[in-house]
Amino acid sequence: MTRKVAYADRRALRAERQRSERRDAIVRAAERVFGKLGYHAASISEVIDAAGISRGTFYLYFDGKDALFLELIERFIGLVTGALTVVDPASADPASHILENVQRVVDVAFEHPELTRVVLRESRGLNEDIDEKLDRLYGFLHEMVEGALINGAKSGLIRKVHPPVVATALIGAFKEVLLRNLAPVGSLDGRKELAAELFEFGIRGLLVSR
Amino acid sequence: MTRKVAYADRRALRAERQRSERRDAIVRAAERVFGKLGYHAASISEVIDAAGISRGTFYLYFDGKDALFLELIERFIGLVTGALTVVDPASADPASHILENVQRVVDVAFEHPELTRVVLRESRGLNEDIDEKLDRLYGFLHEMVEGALINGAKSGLIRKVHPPVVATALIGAFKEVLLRNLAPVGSLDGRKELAAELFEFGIRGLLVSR
Amino acid sequence: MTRKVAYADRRALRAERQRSERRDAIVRAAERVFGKLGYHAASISEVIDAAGISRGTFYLYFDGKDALFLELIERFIGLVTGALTVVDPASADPASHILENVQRVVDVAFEHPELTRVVLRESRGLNEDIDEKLDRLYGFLHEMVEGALINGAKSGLIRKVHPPVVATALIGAFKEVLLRNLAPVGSLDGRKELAAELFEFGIRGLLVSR
Amino acid sequence: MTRKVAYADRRALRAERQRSERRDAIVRAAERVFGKLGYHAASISEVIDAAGISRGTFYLYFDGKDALFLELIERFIGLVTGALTVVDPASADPASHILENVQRVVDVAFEHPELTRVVLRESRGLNEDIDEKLDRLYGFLHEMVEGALINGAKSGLIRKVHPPVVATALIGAFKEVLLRNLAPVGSLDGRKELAAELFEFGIRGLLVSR
DNA sequence: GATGAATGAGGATTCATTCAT
DNA sequence: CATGAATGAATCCTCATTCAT
Repeated sequence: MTRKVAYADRRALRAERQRSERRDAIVRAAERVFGKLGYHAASISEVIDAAGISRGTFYLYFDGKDALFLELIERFIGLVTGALTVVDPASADPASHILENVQRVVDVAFEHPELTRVVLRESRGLNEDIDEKLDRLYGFLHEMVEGALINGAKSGLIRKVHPPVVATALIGAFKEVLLRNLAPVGSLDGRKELAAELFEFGIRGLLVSR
Repeated sequence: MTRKVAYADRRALRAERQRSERRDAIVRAAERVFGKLGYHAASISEVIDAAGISRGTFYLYFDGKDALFLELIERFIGLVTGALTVVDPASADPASHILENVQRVVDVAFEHPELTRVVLRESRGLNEDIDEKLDRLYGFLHEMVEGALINGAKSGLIRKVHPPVVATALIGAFKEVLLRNLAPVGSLDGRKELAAELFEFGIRGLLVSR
Repeated sequence: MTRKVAYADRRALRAERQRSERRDAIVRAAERVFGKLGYHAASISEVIDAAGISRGTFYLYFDGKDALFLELIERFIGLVTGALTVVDPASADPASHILENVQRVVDVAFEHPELTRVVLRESRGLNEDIDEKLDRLYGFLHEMVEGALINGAKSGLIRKVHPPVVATALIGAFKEVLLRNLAPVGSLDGRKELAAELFEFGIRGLLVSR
Repeated sequence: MTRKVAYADRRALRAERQRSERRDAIVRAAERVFGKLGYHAASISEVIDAAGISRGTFYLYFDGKDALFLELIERFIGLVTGALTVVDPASADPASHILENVQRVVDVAFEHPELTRVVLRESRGLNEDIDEKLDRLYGFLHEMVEGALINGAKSGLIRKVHPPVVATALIGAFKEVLLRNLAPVGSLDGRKELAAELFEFGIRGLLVSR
């Protein structure tokens, strides 16, 4: 009896692994397809062709196109939030902490260029669930950046700015730079340089400090 | 005979005027519809309903949905490029010149919020013609900003940066701030303050100048 | 101007007529297709093939399969209720009045055999709207028959029965006889005889009157 | 050796019993599911869930959805035909014999309401085999009722009618009354009264005997 | 025997575009 | 010129059935 159970368990385990592998394969295929064509131009047919599965199999793993895209969004959000650590303003060197955050986000974007592209480009207004998730992500990012701005101002490192606008500006700068440098068009492809440049831009701005 | 010709001319003239008025009405309707629903969710049906014309008439004025959208893009591009004047680095006060440019672009966005939204949001990857036009716009903007960065560096006003990346960052910052402030969500709605904040952000950056 | 309006009017009129003719053609095609295959086995493809129209045209006239079927049901209900006149119990000869009703319903069934078949067979439980319409029809029929039973009992012509059950029985008898005799399978096809037999069955029952 | 064979036999026997039990469980589940949702709305998924078996197992016991439904039909036919005994016209009291038959059929319907509903409602036109079985059932019922009508006419108890039509009418009356009274909607639920009413309706008809 | 993941034919519906009037 | 009915390619999704484990 014990033997039988163990056997069944092992089988179930393998099935579970296979299942999650397949799910992953679909998501990776979707990443490629959506990344290349965008949400609208991409059809389920293309996803299943890329994943090498049948029509029905797709619906075994996802409730539909929107659900699949939501999963992509969630993965991206997970990657980005996982890359960020909240900066302690009282720490010895908050700036280098920020640089590390920047570097890790840049790394995420370079490692998942299609995913990054599709999420940054056309993820708004497709579906309530998706919008909500993104609202939460941007809310989180805004809070983080605004917090840093406010703390920096308090400690006299940063000049007084309108935090919501400047946070928006910084986030937009980030998005655009990443988007444009995923498929290098006469621009930086060294991640380090890119991260450094972004950091410098955000922190120091453009004027020569006198 | 002369009389007749004159008469025909006047008629042709009126027809021409009518034609261009109608075309305009369609574009304005499209601006509203696309702005509210986005390119994909908006159907030709909605555009023609909003314009108060028939289905067939629409195709008398435009080659199709994409051609209509291209026209929108072109109008936006015209507005933006029309708002910008090239900054002469040798001028007495290049900075205030830049601020004026910023202000005028902000004005354009505030005067055409739907148009701005739809162009900034989901205009990429729909159609080759559209992409090309946008590429040209962004090329122009990049050149302009990069030029200013380089000139600023030459004259010692601006620190040495990687111009393409920083130009991209600035453009992205602009896009995001405008997008987010078209429908004010707890943010600035005074155009002047917004332009000033953007200008300060771009030029001075965040660090307190010492 | 008057001329133009008249012209436009005539055109609109003809368009209207064409429109309603086409709608009718679709309904008639649906009658045949649903009648032969039943609701489930029939696909929109078959209906549009039978109607000689394109896929899109169908959706120009009907919201979908259910809406088309609802129209069929409504037509049938209209025919049946149109065939029935309420019997005045105080009239000189209520029985012959009833016979006339029976005859007219039989006529309806013979003139629309496919429609009758599909409605009587498998119209329940497909859709709320449809169920509601049918509930109303059956409610009407029940009231009518029960009323006749009660009046007949009052005037001493009919023995005392449980009206709801007997009304149900009579309606069921009708349905089955019609259903079976639409495509004559060794049975009556003369409408008059059928109506007479049904009437006799319902009124006199089976026992020899003594 | 003998021992071993006996052992194997016992094992085979038990397997056989298990097999038939499982088959039965599936049929009972199907009865519930089809009864509640109808043939079309019910999916195999729902049946296997209700039966607590796996997808593949189902196809080990039945050739498919139609075959399962055929089994249901056959069970119903078995119940109905098992409830009926041929009435000997020469017997002392043929009428009470008929009443007993009616009562037993009513009992069957009340004991298997879902099965009765699904068979009476939507069993036609799904499949040739099914139609054939039902044709045979109805043929049997018709013969029986027609025989009774003819015999009754011979013995002078029943007036001369067109037997096929009246038999159809009686069967239809039965079906409708049962269908409507399985889920009592302001109607009889006492089986005895229902059977009595049906019997009276069928035998005596409606006129007051004079 | 039992399982359940995989299959793919089939169905309903949408919408940009055309063209006869 | 204007109209709007007609078109049909394209898309998403379901579910009965199969088959490797």
